[in-house]
Amino acid sequence: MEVLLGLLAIEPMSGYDLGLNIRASVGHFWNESYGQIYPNLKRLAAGGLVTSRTERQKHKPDRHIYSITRKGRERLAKWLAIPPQPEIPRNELLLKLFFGEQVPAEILIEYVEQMAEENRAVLKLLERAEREVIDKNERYPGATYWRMAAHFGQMEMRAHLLWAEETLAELHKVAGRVRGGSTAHKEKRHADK
Amino acid sequence: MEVLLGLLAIEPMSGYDLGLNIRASVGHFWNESYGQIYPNLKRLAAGGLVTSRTERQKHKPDRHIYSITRKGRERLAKWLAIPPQPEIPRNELLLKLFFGEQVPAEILIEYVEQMAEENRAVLKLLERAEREVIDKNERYPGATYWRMAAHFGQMEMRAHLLWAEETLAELHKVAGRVRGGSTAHKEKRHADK
DNA sequence: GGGTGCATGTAATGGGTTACATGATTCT
DNA sequence: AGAATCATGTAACCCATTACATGCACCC
Repeated sequence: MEVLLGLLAIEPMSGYDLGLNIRASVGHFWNESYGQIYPNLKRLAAGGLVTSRTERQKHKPDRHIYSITRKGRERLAKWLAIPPQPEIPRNELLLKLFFGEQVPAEILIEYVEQMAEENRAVLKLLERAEREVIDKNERYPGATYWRMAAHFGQMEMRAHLLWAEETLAELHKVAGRVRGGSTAHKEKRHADK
Repeated sequence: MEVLLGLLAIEPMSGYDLGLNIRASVGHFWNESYGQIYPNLKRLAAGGLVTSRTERQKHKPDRHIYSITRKGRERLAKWLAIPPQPEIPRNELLLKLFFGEQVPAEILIEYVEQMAEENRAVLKLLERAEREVIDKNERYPGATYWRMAAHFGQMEMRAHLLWAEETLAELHKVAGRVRGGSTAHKEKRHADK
């Protein structure tokens, strides 16, 4: 809801563009689907927080360009002044790892490697995003804040990658132990292979 | 849903206990409210994945102790074998920071400091949790995995704290610039102290 | 001819939190 | 006296994703 106001405060655009922009700019820490964007824009318009004008296009559907109003900016400022409440994240990988003893270590290794790969990709994106902001947009005052947000993601990704390395080493030890016989407290007599 | 199975696979307990255990063990990366736990336990029981026995208590409401069944363990294993899909986190702090130019830097500083404080507290909890697992529970095979999950949180918290330091320094610069007049991108004539 | 991109929207469905209701006990 | 803890559960509500529907244009 407020993402829409925030982005429209930077420049007017259509619902479709908002979707693209969300994915490209704040996508690493905030998502909003079209099933939410369009109804919310209607609600915002009904409340007088945004206005819309229709732009006709040849051979393409009309675009509805939304602009933020003074009232909308006030609402945005009010929302920004509310201290953010800490999120309660949900990390399925960690949950599965937590129950890891129920499952062969090999598949956990796969999960962690998969995660590391994704993290490396995101890290690259964030680094590229930062460079682009610096190159093209340093004059825009918001750029400072965009960099801060991007940096957050970068540091998190690097921390995850470190963790992944450490964890993979441990998981390989566990996997080796099972394969090599001599199990924990009791015998379990390997049946693998 | 599956957290319940996972925890019941470790030991039988009541819905109430499940709530406490979730908060204490996986709470840093997974939450489940009672409004969800109780109905889900019913569903699990209806599906034959858990069984319940009632334990009467004097002067206290009855406790319904749930145990996982063989079928439940199979379901759990099946779920664990599904690769976790990367979560799309929502970070309100970052979103507000992203729109930071709309708002005096002082309040952003407050937000980041607040976050850092919470992170330090969580970090301490996680470190204590790890020590306790090592001390008391090292013989339990699940302990290895619990440590891995706790470590993840620790490394993330440390990364956040580093970021907070860096970001606070930058925010103080911005705040100083505004207070000291001379707005734009050019000279910045320190006003701090 | 079939997929992808532009561009809008609605409806079904699911997931989850919050608030409510009950009732005894123990702590402050 | 009042709050908190134990212990269960239901109902209202909110939020969000997914799937569906439309329709033209462009590319392979």
